[in-house]
Amino acid sequence: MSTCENHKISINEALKKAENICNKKGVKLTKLRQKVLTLILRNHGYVKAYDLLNDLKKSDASAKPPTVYRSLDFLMEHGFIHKIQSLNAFVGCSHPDEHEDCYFLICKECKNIEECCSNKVKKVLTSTSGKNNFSPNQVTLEITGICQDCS
Amino acid sequence: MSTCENHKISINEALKKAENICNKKGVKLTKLRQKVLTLILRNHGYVKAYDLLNDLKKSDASAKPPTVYRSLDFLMEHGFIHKIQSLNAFVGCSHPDEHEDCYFLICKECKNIEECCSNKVKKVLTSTSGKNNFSPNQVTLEITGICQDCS
DNA sequence: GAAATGAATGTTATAATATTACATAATTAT
DNA sequence: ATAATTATGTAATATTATAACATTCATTTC
Repeated sequence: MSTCENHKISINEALKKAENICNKKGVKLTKLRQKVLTLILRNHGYVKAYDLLNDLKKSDASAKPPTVYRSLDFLMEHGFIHKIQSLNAFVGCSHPDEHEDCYFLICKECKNIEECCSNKVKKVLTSTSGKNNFSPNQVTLEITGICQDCS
Repeated sequence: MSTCENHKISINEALKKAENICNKKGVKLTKLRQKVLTLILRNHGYVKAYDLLNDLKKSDASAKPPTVYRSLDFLMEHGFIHKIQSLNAFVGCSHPDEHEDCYFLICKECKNIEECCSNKVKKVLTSTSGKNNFSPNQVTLEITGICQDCS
């Protein structure tokens, strides 16, 4: 795991990156969306939607579920965060817009989630699903286990 | 997709198989669990827990969420069904107890789900997560797209 | 710069998914 | 038979997510 100091830097970097990508795409990273993204990035592990909602309420008492879910949808749509389906939770993306079909190593000990991508994995998935004459569209690959630090 | 006739046969086969596995393990495939398993297998695609609950209620008005979820837990624990995390839904297993770490091809057109397993996929996943010094424990791999019949 | 448009957010309500906790019944072991 | 265990019944509630409609805000057009 990265230290908090490193982590802080990467939050700023991630925000800038997101800002740039939004500008290019002609969409807006509003204050609210920035805030939600920051709250997610600030966490080392994953974040649940309603925890996020509670965080938001601290600064804006009127926050409600759609407040959160709309921002989450936006952030996912543009690749700034990912949903972890097996946890109903969300993680910041470590490299938005650089690739698709990444996968996640989820440590059940420390709850940390590492986002990975590997050409090999992608190739194998494409070729095996191709053998089934299946046109893949979206891949959910989540591996739960014990990370290096916890073993 | 298999025809309904074929499908019926495989329901019986699947039930027998489950029965045998339970006997070997010394656990019980009770009437309720059989019924839930049958309801899942009867479906060509995936099944949602509350649809299942509604089906159960037709023959047993007192069925409640725990009725369903407990059976689902049992059936999952012993590999007779799988949960599709990206859909919050359940599918019957086409070959219980023969392997782990299978994956799913989910057609968003016809809603059919094909369960697959491939040594290649498994190897790649093990080796890539191994490179990260990660000890994998459970793999969720769900590929959404368009199946042969629908393309 | 006022009006029109579209995008984003506010607000209320509710749907969909899942679990906890405790009671009762059924089965198995002693 | 009794105790222990496993399975099911039941009520309540927690968790996750969306729909529908109102309002505000930003941008464009005139």
